[in-house]
Amino acid sequence: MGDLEEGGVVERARALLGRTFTGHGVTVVLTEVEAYGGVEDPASHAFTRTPRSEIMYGPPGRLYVYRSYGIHLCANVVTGPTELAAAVLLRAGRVVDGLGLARSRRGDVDDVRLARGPGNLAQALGLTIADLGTPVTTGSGVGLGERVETPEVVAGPRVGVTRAADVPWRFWTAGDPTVSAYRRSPRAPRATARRPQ
DNA sequence: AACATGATTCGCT
DNA sequence: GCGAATCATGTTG
Repeated sequence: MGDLEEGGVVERARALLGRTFTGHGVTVVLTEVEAYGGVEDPASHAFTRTPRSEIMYGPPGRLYVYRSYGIHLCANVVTGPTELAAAVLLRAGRVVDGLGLARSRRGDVDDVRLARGPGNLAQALGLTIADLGTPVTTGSGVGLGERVETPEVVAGPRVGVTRAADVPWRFWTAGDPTVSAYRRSPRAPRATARRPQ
């Protein structure tokens, strides 16, 4: 993948780690995100323009919520610029407020798993498709908060993507137990050979 | 109108 | 760690 405009998305993604995100009474500190480079990134939903991803072509700072595998919801923050349609997928967080509410939404799981994985995070935050398009800046009950930590950031390939499978645009807080496990897409081409000879 | 495919998750070996 | 479930969305006919 190139190293041009998408630098904005990558920086935005890294800067989200350690910030809080609140959804309907539950607040997490973000511990894992992924950058998606829009029309220039084959792994991005915005690579091919469809009704589902239309929101990504709009102004930055709004929420892109989509249904995954027909069941789960995943949440992104649109970063723009509008011609690029880039976004950051929120993959995991550590619940720091509304713990009881998060537990009731997620059922009987260990606390570190309350918001581990994008589907679980969306569920813990009580997100629905109705949150699609919500600006993450306004205090509407859903959105970003302050940066409360400055974590050590680790980068690696994105989870579950088949195209651009080796682009290291997944970012997470080093050593944090709330980060989801890495899983490469079975359909992705084999990783480039590690060992010379 | 039918088919293929996941930016996943949970349960079992 | 691995594999199947499950259905909305996108793609093809």
